[in-house]
Amino acid sequence: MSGSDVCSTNIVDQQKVDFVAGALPTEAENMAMAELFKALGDPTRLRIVQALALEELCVCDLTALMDISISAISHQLRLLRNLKVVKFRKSGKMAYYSLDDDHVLELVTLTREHIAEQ
Amino acid sequence: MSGSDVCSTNIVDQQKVDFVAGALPTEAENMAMAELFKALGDPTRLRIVQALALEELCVCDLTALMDISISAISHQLRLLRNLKVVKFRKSGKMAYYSLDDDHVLELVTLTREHIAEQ
DNA sequence: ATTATATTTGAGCAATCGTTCAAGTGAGGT
DNA sequence: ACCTCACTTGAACGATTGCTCAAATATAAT
Repeated sequence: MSGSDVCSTNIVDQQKVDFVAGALPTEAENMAMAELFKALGDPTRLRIVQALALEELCVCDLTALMDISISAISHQLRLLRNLKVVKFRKSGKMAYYSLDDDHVLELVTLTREHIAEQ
Repeated sequence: MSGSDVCSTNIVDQQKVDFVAGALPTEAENMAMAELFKALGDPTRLRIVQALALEELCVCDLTALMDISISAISHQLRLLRNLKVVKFRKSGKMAYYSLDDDHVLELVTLTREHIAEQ
């Protein structure tokens, strides 16, 4: 009917398609992977992650490193907490955040190297 | 005036903040890194990348592996092309896509392992 | 108790995203 | 020349995102 139908006529190489379909992660795995990448795919969150990889910091100090409100930082910290990228401890009125996941640091380091050499 | 002012009173640990500020990537680097993570942070694109890491595929075969229209795949391929994650060659009417960047495969593999062991 | 400080939360809003639809391009086949 | 096929493109759409603002919570100090 229109140009946007599913390509119904032919799969060009069924063998390749079957092989790839079998090797790809499950839908659930794929979603979980994408969710982690998406978390790192925002400049603010990426900066937070890299800062916390270097030092444990309270929300206030973290805010001093960025150009947005405390509230915005706090919202992003919650998201990163939910994904277990970041953890925190409470001490009096303050909350001290740090990285909870070394694999994430590996990802970030690898990407930084990759970007640098491009 | 309200609770959402910049935390003006005090940076809790100026030394830490200075150290981290110096070690963090530049704004441009950070943006470039986030852009790559964001590209991988969508389930459709992540699946495309993983498929093309396994086999060179035409758009039609790629579409057979997903649940969306040819048009949607094509839009996402353009984005991945612009980021040099993916490359393509033309052969007659067909376009054969493949991965253009082994670092990206490293990232994806690492993340898949990480998700699997959680 | 009252006040101040550090952080969290919810609502609201503009901007961005991912998709579909419809039209366009360009190479082959008849 | 015409049509078909594989793909690309632009417009439009609802959905999601990331921020600010204002209010809430919770701990500590007076």
